[in-house]
Amino acid sequence: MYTSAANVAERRTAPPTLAISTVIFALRPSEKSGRPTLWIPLVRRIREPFKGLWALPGGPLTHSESLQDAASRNLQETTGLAPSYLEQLYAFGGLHRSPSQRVVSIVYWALVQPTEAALADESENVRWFRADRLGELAFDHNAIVDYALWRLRNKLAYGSIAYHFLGEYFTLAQVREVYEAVLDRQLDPANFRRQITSTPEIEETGEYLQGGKHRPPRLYRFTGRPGLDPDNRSTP
Amino acid sequence: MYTSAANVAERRTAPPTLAISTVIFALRPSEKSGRPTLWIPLVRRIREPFKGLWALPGGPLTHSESLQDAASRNLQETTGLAPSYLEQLYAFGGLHRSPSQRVVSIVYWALVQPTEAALADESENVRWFRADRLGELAFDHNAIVDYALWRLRNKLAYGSIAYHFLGEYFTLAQVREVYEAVLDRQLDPANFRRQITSTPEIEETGEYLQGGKHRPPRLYRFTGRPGLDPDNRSTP
DNA sequence: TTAGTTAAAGTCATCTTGACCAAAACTAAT
DNA sequence: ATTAGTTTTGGTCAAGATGACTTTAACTAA
Repeated sequence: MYTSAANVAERRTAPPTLAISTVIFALRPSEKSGRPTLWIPLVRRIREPFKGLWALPGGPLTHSESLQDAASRNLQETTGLAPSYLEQLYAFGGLHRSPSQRVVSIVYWALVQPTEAALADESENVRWFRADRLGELAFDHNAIVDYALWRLRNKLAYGSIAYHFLGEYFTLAQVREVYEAVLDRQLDPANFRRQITSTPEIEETGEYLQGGKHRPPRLYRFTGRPGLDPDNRSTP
Repeated sequence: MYTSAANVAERRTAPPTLAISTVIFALRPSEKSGRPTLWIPLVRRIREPFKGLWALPGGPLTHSESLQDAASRNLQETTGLAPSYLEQLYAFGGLHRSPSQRVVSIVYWALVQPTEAALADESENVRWFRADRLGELAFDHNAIVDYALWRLRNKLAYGSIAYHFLGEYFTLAQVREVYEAVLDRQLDPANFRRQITSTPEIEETGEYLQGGKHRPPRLYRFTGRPGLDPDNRSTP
């Protein structure tokens, strides 16, 4: 990695740069099986360092926006979408994350519902990747994604977050598919149903999903906002 | 709150300031009951804003230290102690946390073992307070402490963190006292023992604590480092 | 009408949890 | 020395949660 003498001097004197990045998760059907899998949008670096490599969407923090707003803006700019869930992940501040200057990144992670908009916004420098097939990313972004994945799986297993991948109405099989995609293992349909229906945040509607090939499943609704952040002020 | 025109202009142009603060927890015997209670060291503001009020120890981030090192330094400078546990809490970046300038605080929380050193370092501008009797703090520090307390209780209930309040050898009653102090409720000694002894990280020694007034309790040892942070790289 | 598939409900053994009981081991008071 | 008091330690029991599994209901496609 090339580093000029000017850069070294700059590094000593300038204050650490503050940046916001966002790990964005969406489920979309795999090409092969049709089952949902985890995808992440990345942007291509168009300048040094790491020019040409893929990186997490991000940018500087402007003065008029909160940390969360900045993350939301990242999301909007790269995917055209609004987050259905957004939470702070971690502040990464290692000394050598960026070769030329000291930069502290406050990283958020988000869930979005995949729509046409997301696909439409793909371009030469913005592309969606399967979360388990990212390749080598710029900076320490591989480690960041790993940590975000760990948090996502944790929150899914313990919290009630799966519904933010889905629309307002959903079947229990769809919820199970979310769990299976994120946790990457099969779950017993009967036991899963028992667990989900026993949580008070899940409300059964009188509606059924018609048009399927088999017995029409009942539609459910999620009631209850999440977010235990100091920002998102609400429940544990 | 007084704000000069110069400050407003400054606020628009200058980059957000980055600061590190630390919420430090220790247990020490209550004056009355003698049972352990949660205490937090605070420093008095010696300049505006919030001059005279108590605040979390903190300061700017220097170029040669990682975020965690900066938090460690806070801890050392205010208490003279080294942390037995240290973890990132949250990055607070609300627009109006500080009246004069935009400041983003990356806050850590720590556990220390109370020794003579900690008391010795008390002074006019550094004092320990009971966590449940803090009064009004500077900035948004009351909210930060509340969140830190929430995390501490969570980690205690689910993770294996209690031992960092204690020395290398301890009795199960001592561990229970830690839980009772932090969670602020009584626990059944027999059931508590069953839970703790069933975790593989707890090792029973052949030693017993002598000199007590009653049946001498067996001494135990904690084996296994914690920390699931990207920083502390280790186990969940 | 039947075969195939998913939805939904239920059974059963195992494990965990909270409430409670009792013996063991020590000190302090009588 | 004996007894009372306290804590440690081991145990039981019922209620609830969990995982493996079976059965019936409801629909489509052949």
